Amino acid sequence: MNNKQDLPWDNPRFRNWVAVARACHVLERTLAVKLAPLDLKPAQLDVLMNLYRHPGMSQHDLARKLLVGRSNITMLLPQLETRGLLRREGDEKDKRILRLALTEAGEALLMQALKVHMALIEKAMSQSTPEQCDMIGDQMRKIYEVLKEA
Amino acid sequence: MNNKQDLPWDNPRFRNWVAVARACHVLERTLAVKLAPLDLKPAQLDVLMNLYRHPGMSQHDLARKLLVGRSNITMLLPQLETRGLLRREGDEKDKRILRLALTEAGEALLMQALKVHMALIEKAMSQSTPEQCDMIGDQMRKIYEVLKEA
DNA sequence: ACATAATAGTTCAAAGATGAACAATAAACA
DNA sequence: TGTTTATTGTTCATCTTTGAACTATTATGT
Repeated sequence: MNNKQDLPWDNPRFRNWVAVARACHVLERTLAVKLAPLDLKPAQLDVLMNLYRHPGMSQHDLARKLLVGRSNITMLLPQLETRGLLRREGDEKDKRILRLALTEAGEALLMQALKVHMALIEKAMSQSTPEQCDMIGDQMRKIYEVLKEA
Repeated sequence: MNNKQDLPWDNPRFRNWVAVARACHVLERTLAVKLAPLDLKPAQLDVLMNLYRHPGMSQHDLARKLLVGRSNITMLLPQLETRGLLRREGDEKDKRILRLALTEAGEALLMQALKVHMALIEKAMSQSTPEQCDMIGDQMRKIYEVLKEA
């Protein structure tokens, strides 16, 4: 059947992907700790980042961007809306859709959180040359494209 | 304050790390779908993989390997033990410790799950040359080392 | 126009993960 | 030895995430 030689751990692709997953996991955990003083969690930061870059997007679009279910967004937004970090207003043409946008407070908090996030990523990726870093990004974008429609 | 030019999205390290995180996320979700027929979840597969490679490890060691809390392990193991996939037996020298090991059934299911996992990773990383793949793994291991003690 | 699909968002119950507090055991040290 | 400190695993309350119904609204097709 399976002898030692075709076990996944002897496969470079497998071993290397495991390293990717571990790095992701530890960075996410570390980010959660560093964001705690801002009373913000990684998932909430993702929301703020996406709304900053795509103001006016719908909850459905946001869910797709974040790779989570729509119900997750429904549970996530009220926390941020109550804190005055974002606005939800109904689309006038399509009454099903809620358009999302950051408030000024939301944008201000985002900027603080981005400093934290940025510092962490700098620390993590400071060991890579710019060429290596770009290559990693390119490969990861390809992986995303390949798996997105699987 | 923050003009557009020093926003994170203009920083290659930031953009590229976001790609890493997205690739990880989508691969994890895809794996969950593909493992469903085996009635196994990614977290459970991680347990089986670690017990296969390190039989006799304690719950504490397993938690550290998986980057999760000990209580998480406590909640996770009974599901697998009830299904006869692993054994827990107390260490004779140190009565606090429970030593973990796969059963034959656990090993058999692991092999099936590894085929699924392996196929997915192959698909994802088939676009990278072996050199690129190894370089990615090397960088990610460095990131893990840097953040582990942060 | 009318019936049928599809879509956006919500609700709810169930499953997962987390961290603090706890019991049992072992280690350190006076 | 006896007391204090650490460690292992569990319990429990809480928070998050998920997916399946459900409502309201829009699109499609006859």
